[in-house]
Amino acid sequence: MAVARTKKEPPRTAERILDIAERLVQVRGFNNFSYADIATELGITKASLHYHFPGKAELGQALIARYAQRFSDALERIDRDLPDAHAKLEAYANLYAEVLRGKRMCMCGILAAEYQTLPGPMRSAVIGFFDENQRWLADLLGQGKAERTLKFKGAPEDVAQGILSTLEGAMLVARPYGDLARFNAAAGQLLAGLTP
Amino acid sequence: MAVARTKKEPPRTAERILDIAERLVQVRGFNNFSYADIATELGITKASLHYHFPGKAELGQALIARYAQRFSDALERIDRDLPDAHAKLEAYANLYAEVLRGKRMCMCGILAAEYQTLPGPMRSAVIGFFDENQRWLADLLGQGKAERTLKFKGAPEDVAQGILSTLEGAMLVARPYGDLARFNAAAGQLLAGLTP
DNA sequence: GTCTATAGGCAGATAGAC
DNA sequence: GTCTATCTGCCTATAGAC
Repeated sequence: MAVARTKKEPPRTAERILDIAERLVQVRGFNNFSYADIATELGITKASLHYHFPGKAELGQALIARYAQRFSDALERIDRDLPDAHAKLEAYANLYAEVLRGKRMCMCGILAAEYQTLPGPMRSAVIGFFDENQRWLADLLGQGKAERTLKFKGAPEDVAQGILSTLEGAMLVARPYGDLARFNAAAGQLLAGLTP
Repeated sequence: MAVARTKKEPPRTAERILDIAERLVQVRGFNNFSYADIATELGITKASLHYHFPGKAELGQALIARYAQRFSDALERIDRDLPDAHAKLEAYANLYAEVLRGKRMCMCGILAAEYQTLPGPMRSAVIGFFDENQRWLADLLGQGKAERTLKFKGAPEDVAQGILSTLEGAMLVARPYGDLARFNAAAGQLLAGLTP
């Protein structure tokens, strides 16, 4: 059995590396930050980073895995806490707005732009993120149709894909303007089109 | 007056550099290709490239300028050749689909993802591209409402922004899947929502 | 776990010959 | 216009001491 270590300070270095790298990816892109950037900010040397993550590819995989897990948790909370599909969809759009408020792009959105330069495992993880979001949205649309809080034409899978695309695109375009209102206009329009 | 040089082969090197760099940007992003990549493909040395474009920043500006000009020309042709706003909007969406068919991202879309790492003049040019597109779309929406070939709620500027965001996002998400149908689903849904 | 030191490569860029 | 040669700097990554 595992040893309890409630009294020991857990070595959070790996987490702190991920925190810094996460922000750097979401602001600059995966190829546009270096181990040196992380090391400087964290106050350790580049060499030490390789102890925690052997190479940048492994760091990248860990970044997406953690990001996807957190996103997944957020979707679970939305499902648990909110009453109807319309409210859930609003909360979903708000997840994106919060990321943009931090002047960041969705991690997988920015990685999608760099897709052709990513190592294979990172590519799969990006696709996996989109797939899970689309699946969740498709289920949500089905629920919304049944309870009449959402209306749409066509297959839920296609509409789900349209929602994901629109929100990613709204972030992408709004961020250069540094204008959250620009995102909200696109998101609001999307919501309006799905409201009965 | 300018000397006619119909008999001379014009030195198209600068154009060929732009052609190669344009593809590299749209596939990999501005920070993920090098002068060496262009030089190898063109069969000249890196040093020669600096004769035509002193630095990568200048090359980048020239790339956006040419891209924006071509896009502008395409919009003019659409305005000239097509009868109504609905047909024009379809043609506009098709411009994006054609880019994606070439396995490329919209140049300014991919530059938007890298925005924080771009030199100032390139940033302004990206914004300018989005602004012009949005202006054109807003005019189109006004026309469509007047002639009853398009329907929408809210300000044309906001809807225009939503259209631009959706198409950029659809490209961004569809490209990793290498699936044009994925783009068409999102674009079709967008068009359907604007059709009376 | 973190350090120093360093390897080996590629980036953008320049000088000057032709 | 294009070349050779070279510079400087940054990148990821590794070896080995502490």
